Amino acid sequence: MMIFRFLFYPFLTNDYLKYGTLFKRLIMVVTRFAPSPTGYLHIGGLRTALLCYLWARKNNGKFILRIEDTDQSRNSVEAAEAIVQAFKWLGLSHDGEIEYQSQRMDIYKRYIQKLLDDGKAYHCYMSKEELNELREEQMARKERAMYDGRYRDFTGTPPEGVEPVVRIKAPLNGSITVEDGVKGDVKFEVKDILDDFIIARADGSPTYNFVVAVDDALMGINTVIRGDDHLSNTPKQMVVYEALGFDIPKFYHVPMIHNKEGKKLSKRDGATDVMAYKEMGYTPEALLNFLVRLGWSHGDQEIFSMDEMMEHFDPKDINRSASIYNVEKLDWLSAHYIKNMSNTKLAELLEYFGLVLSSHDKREILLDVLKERAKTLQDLADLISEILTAPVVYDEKAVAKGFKGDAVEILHAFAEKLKSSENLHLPIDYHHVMEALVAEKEIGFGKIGQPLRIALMGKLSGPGLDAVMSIIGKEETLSRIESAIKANS
RNA sequence: GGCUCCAUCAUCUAAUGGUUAGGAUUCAAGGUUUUCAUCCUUGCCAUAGGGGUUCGAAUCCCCUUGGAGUCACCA
Repeated sequence: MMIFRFLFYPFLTNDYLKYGTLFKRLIMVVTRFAPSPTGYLHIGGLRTALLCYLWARKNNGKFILRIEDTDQSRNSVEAAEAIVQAFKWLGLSHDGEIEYQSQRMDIYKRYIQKLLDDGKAYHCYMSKEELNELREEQMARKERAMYDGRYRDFTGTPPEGVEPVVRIKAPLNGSITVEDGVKGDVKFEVKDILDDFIIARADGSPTYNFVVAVDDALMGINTVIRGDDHLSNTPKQMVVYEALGFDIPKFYHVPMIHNKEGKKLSKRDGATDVMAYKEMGYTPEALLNFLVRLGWSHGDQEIFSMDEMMEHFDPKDINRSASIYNVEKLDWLSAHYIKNMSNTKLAELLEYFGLVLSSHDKREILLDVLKERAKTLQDLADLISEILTAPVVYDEKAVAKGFKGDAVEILHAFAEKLKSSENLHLPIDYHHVMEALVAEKEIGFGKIGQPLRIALMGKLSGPGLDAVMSIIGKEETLSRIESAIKANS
């Protein structure tokens, strides 16, 4: 028997793994992203959306987009549009039609009625004033503010002139355990967190914890990946699942993203709108790569393509602790992706920043030289215009440092040499001219480099001068030298 | 305040109970570059504190401290 096990053990585990993945495929993974309509896609929302997307796609499942607009339905369509736009920019997609909770009121009403009929929910005629009064009394006694269940078994005549709310009959004792894929089992005592919470307001509209549970169940969502600020809502939603006889999905509550102060990211922290990152010149690759590494990792790997994210991501590997949102790494990633992007792609993307390079004959040189230096597409665009337009101001300190001694004379000599040179195209051609001058005059490279740099760029930093001259051409080079001499001597 | 979660460099994170606590970003120094940036090399920097369990703890348990989230007829 021992020998049998020993021999077959590898095969057994192999089978187990095989059936494991097969089993996974049989139950299709359905995830969802369910934002409330704020008008734009929030950076924190994007992270959970990305994780839901990755997991659904990896498993050939579905990723559903649902707009949670039960209360503020005014601009939910615009909000959804903004989210879809952002998804489009990022290359994410959702399956099926966008679901609007505001259009599903009939469904919710039906399920509320069902609970009423089953005796699992009841009308409560307590007015808001009475409720507030009760709360204040409880607070004064340092008790937890909760509904006291006074209408739970009410059979008398309801008071006049009060539109009732509907409350669900929550368990009165015991505990509820959320089996969370990230946090582990989280146990809540009923007495600490539950009361008969409202599932329909006086005007008949359903409340959040009710509709979320109903929708998730009805839409077949079996994997809920969401922010851990929802963890304490989960027991309430489980009460609804229970009452309606629905299967409870697998929960993954991912930690919040914090700001530098260690608090939940808010509008005050600057760019929370995902599209603001597009405006700033970040690429989708960089942003997604940055976000996926917040709270998740795969060994020492830092750079992930979309395919690699999909290949390696598993929500069970998400960290338990919150992470701080730090743009330095995003900048590094962004620079990395720009450096490694093809010039064709870059030129395409730069059009969004008002730069049309298709007609420029030195486009390749220009982009090769500058993409090493840019953190964002906006940077790149700025760097390009900096070269393409002649300097209007000359940095004072630079002039003081570089435009002294016989600088003007050397510049003149260089200009003359340029004029008499033919067939100047590539950086190397201009380099030869500089070399010739340096040799002839028996000076260091810096002697011509510094004043020339000021003439061309207006300052002492920037890309190689031979490349700059090659890009702007002989005539423009001469013109800039002349202007610089005129302005600074 | 109640409940819940969390705790490794400044930041993002690795580490079957056995590593010299690893990588990346930032920062610093050096090299390359006539300059700046890139790039390369090197360096600085962490297991919150205290108890246990164990031959051995960043890892398991307890306490303390600190932080966060949440407590609506908002979502």
